[in-house]
Amino acid sequence: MPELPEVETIRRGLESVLKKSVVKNTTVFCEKSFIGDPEDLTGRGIYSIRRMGKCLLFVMTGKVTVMVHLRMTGQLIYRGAKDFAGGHPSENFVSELPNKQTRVMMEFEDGGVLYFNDQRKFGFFKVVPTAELINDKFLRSLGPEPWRMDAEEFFERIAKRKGSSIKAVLLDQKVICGLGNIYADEALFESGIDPRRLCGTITEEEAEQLLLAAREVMERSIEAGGSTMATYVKPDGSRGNYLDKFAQVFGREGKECVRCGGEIEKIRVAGRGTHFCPRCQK
DNA sequence: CTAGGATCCTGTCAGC
DNA sequence: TGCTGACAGGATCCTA
Repeated sequence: MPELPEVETIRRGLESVLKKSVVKNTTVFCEKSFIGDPEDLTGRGIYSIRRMGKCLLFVMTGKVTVMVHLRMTGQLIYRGAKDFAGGHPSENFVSELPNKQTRVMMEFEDGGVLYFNDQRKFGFFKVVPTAELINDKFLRSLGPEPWRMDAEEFFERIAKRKGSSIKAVLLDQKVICGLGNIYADEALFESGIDPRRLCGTITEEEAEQLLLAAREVMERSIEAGGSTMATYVKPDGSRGNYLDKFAQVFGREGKECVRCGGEIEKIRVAGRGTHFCPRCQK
């Protein structure tokens, strides 16, 4: 679930509360969720927190880095002098921790605690020697972020996948990294392109519009702070979802298109739920 | 090489 | 109420 804007929001949030924190103890509640030896982290301090695509990197002293991928349902929740939570929005943000969905718990010398919650167990923590990060298969395979390439390169990259739907290709992190199911739908709406269109039919001009739209929707989301806890629980205690304010098409099936007033439809493209306006997107 | 579908896992929700 | 199937903000593996 968390896509680039959410992961970047988490990166910024955790960096402000976690920088220089020294690990006291790491508890692994679910073996599948932690690759490597948790003992390797004890006594190490967090040097910096970086992001590549949707992957977070906790660069630690002692030449060790923790790779964190939240996949669909991962959340990182910090409780300490200042609290912070981000990732898949849920009650976990405000509930007692650890709980049934807590897979990893990192306790720090200063008393702060970082919880990794993940309902579906697709996400993971992975301990990697920092020097070996450049060899990581997943990180190496990542394509450029939308800001790191021009329209020409984007067009060439999608043109290579002429038989695939544009939606499928936007979700392929090897082609362009950072977009997930929400921002793919939003970017396609923004640029007026039907998600089912095969890449071979996308013109150079359309590719440029799409790239600009991808940047725009993600920038807008990062500026608003992703779908973080701050906006999730309103002051009156009610549940607010940032997505409701942000999304023009995602999750709006059956509702009016904000542009033409027509009806937003939900179909299946590339095996994923896909939201679009049949009148605005050609 | 490509493209599509199944798969990992738990929880929730719609429909009967 | 209880059951069943569909589906979920991701990515990989398998097949053709």
